[in-house]
Amino acid sequence: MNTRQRVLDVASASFAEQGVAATSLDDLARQLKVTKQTILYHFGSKDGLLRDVARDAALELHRQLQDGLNDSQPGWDRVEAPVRAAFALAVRRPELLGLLREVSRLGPPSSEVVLEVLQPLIDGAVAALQTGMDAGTFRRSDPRLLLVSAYAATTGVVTEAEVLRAVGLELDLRVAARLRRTVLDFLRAALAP
Amino acid sequence: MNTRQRVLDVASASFAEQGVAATSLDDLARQLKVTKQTILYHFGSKDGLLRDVARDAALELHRQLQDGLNDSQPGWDRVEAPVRAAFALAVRRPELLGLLREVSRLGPPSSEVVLEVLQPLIDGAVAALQTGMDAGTFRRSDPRLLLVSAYAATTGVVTEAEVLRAVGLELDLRVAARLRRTVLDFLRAALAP
DNA sequence: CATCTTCTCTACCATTTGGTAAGTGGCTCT
DNA sequence: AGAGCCACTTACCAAATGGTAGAGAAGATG
Repeated sequence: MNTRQRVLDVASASFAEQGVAATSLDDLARQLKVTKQTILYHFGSKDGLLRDVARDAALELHRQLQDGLNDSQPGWDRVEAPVRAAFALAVRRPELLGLLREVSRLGPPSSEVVLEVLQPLIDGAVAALQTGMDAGTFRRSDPRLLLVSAYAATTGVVTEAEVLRAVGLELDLRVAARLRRTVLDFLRAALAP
Repeated sequence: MNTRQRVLDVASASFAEQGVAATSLDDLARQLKVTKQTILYHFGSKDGLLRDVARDAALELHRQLQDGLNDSQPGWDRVEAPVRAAFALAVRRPELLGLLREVSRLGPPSSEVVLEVLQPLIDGAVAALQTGMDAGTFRRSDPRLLLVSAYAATTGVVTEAEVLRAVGLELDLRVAARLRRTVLDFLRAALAP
């Protein structure tokens, strides 16, 4: 496979699990069985690598959400679809949402590229919620707060493995499905007119 | 003030904001205007410092939650009180929940000491939810999933400053109060019989 | 007064870190 | 066949990292 893509994959996993600062280029190089300079050749610097990893992750989330939305009916399904998409992504690439959280914590400049990719989707979601509320399809509230809460609940439950362990659960397919239902119940209850 | 306590305070803030790996003992020493060896004298090693910081944070959260519970009435108030307590703590010490999240991501051994402190509270919460469901006070569902979702939503909204920014908000007292209401609305809707 | 403990310091050190410099082998294009 | 680019290498390096060794000052205790 493409060396560049292999680096992105391994770095993405390691950045998400160990954190960016705790991941050294030497570590990555060792895992990939290339030299550190190969990584630097492709990405220029560690920050450059992080930027590309972040963009990749944002693009994948964007694609997943967009696909979900494209297959959805207007109304409640437009809320359910992105949540289902996010959970599906969390199952397929467990590290991805954790990575986006890490990037968001680090703030600019790496978080900028994520926002660039996702901002239109965010704005669209806020607008859609507002429209639904104006039309009486959804109960009236602040769509921005609702969106943030939904995001926090969704990424939280699939990211916090240690917290799940504390209540005696482990994140497998079944638990993920039940968590998704819980989150969707939250949302349905909060949006029901 | 006590040097030991000053180290704990600064380390707690830095571990939460920069992450543990991105915080060097030299950084902390510089901020505190002591030498790195003074820190090592009090905590033995960086891991030792992290353990004590984690325990401190867990104890403070425990105290806050317990105080909230002590002042609460049976029934719905037992759900609302800890959420209010968590939000109050997030306002008073903004870094604390972020720190616990960081510790939870790092996993054992530092996460062990947090669990040791909070596990009884977690078990108590699950039991209380179960009792309420059995008594018909709450709608029936899996109390563990509910607890995890509530935790994820609560810590998420107060931790993800960057996400708030993406929808054009900033975490101040007013926004925190409205987020708290949103989260409580989620919970009320999910628990109403 | 002498001694012990507590706390902080100066002086080092081995390792790891991100990054630079300078090739090397292979492929394509002319 | 030779020129040039691409992907990757070996050889370094300065700075930062967590940690050790040991000493000095201050107060408590006999």
